[in-house]
Amino acid sequence: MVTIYDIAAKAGVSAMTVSRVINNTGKISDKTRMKVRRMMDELGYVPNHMARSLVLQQSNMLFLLITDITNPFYTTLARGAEDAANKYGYRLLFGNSDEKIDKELDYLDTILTTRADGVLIAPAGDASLSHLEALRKHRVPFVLLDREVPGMESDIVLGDSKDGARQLVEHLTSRGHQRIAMINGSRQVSSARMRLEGYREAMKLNDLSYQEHHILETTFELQNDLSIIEAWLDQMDPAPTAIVAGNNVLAVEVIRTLSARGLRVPEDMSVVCFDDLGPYSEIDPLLTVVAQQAYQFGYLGMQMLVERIQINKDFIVPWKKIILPANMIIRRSVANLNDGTE
Amino acid sequence: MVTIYDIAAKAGVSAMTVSRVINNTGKISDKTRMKVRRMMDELGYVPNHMARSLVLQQSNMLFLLITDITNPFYTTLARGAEDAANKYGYRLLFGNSDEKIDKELDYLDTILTTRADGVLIAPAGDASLSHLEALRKHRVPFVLLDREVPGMESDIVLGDSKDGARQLVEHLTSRGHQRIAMINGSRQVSSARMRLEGYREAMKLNDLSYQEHHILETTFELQNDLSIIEAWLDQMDPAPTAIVAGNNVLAVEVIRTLSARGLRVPEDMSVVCFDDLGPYSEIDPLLTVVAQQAYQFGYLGMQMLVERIQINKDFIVPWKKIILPANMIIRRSVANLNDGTE
DNA sequence: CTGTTAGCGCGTTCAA
DNA sequence: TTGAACGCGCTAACAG
Repeated sequence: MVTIYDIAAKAGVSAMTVSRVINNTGKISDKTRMKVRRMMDELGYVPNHMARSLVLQQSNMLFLLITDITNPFYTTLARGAEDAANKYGYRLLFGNSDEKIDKELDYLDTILTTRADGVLIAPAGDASLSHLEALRKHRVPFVLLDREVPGMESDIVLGDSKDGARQLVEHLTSRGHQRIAMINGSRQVSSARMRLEGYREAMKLNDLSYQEHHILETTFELQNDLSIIEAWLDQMDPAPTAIVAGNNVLAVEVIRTLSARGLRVPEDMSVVCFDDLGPYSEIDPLLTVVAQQAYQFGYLGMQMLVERIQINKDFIVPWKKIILPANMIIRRSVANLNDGTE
Repeated sequence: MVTIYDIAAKAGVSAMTVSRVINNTGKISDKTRMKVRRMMDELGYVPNHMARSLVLQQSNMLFLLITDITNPFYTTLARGAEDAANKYGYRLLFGNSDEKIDKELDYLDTILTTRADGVLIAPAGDASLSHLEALRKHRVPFVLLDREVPGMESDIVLGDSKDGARQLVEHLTSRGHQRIAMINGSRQVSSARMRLEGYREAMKLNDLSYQEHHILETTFELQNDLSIIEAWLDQMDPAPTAIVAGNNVLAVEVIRTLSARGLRVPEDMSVVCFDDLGPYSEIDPLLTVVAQQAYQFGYLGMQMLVERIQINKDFIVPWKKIILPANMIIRRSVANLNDGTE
């Protein structure tokens, strides 16, 4: 491995001079600067980030931890975070917790041991609290994305889940639906809780009865086993005319289950959900959704993170909370029951 | 920051003993081990990965560099790579080059300076050669994914692009199509070249004329500006009856352009492409595609990488090349011109 | 079973 | 404008 000492030797200067050339610090004569630069090129020198971070006590690297790298919501969010990070001159690394608290812990370990300067994190669930406490304890600035964690205050970017649920339910009722079921993520995840609450309130507001057996609590991640959904559908009698899905993955699973039974959307069942399906939803668009501003989640979150990092540590600044509105995109997955169209 | 010296002091042992406890090396009495462990917990010790890597000269971290984090092909690939990396006890970090050689260079810098133990990389294009040469020069093992780079031999996982193109063209001809156009990625990207060649050969094999103006070379990444596609469509007279897209992103762009003109798929134009659209393609599936085994790309690539890393450096092992077959999934985006169904 | 010494590659501090 | 000494946190090698 080529070190600054190798360069120093070849250039006939001290290692310190080389260091100064690399970092553009101090005063260096143009002549020695040139000489050092040439030697660096010749030897193919690459700075050792570890040695550097070790003495500087900072890594200049930020970390983004998402829960599902195959979900377009998170990948779009990642692009936003990336753009913002680059804009501020930080490197960004990604991790994928797969909605699993254990994998999240592994990444947390990576984050802590590599001394990332800051973290943007979509927590796997309420159990992430201990992870966040570890970050706080070690003074690693972080910004929460998409999900709150009870017991932990911090900067955060949230979607307006309640209002989103309201929009979905009202769209359904406006088209004549009354028996509206909901499939949702785990109640260990704040966004799932808020969406359920929004659904509940909207049902009440529309004088529709909230029925326990119309609710299925499962998880936001893709499952291979659809039997839980099947059992849930079976026990609803009479069957609902519409289903609200807590996110895009669940909507896809529901539709797959339905179509395995020969049921079609929207003819036999209407389905709506949170989050769009990515760029690919634009062709032959089926699903009516409440789309969140995924890119903004990442971009604004990263901005908050960088601000937080650059604040003087001793200076107390209150936590910021950004709530991004969700926008309904009406497509063809909802039947109009009002005019006999089915 | 808590160091092993702090723990050593509190526990009344030497730093070396603490180090041994942390790494489970050497023989330690249960009593001191317990004592050290307790102190570590009490003080909230977190190992400093940088200091560790600095002396060990290895980071135990692997890197996956993809070109489009919003493309389901790459995110599924990422899941495969991640699973394999974890299986072998490595941490995996992700980067997204966005098909841009400059961003790739930035990540390469990160990889080099952080001393990643190995890299899985989907190169942005032929210009990535210098980046790969840098990796080779610094003895960072790498495995290429999805794309070859002329002038650089290495382990690699490829899709059978030529055969994929053949399958698509033959599917179209079997349904009576003769004027088949192709929109493709940059010829700076090997997979685009291979797909074009496969298309060309398949056209010839089916006695169809290869027409220069039926080919549009653009890029695999999502563009906001669709005017290039519009201009291309305009200058084809007579219009083709089918379009082969070099990847999923291009297919989506073509379909968006078509539908902006009121043209429908497959009634007015048939469209097929490489790569599936992710889990979300399973609902209301439109596009007929040649699906690549994305997960396997990542999983097998990672296996090769780990093997390469663990090989004794002095021992010469020939490069391995895995070619994964592509499988056609027939859906509804191709009109059957044979029986007047149009 | 445990401790001492030395050094990984770099930047800060002070001196020249 | 340049250099020498020191230390960041950790572990390999050796000594006991």
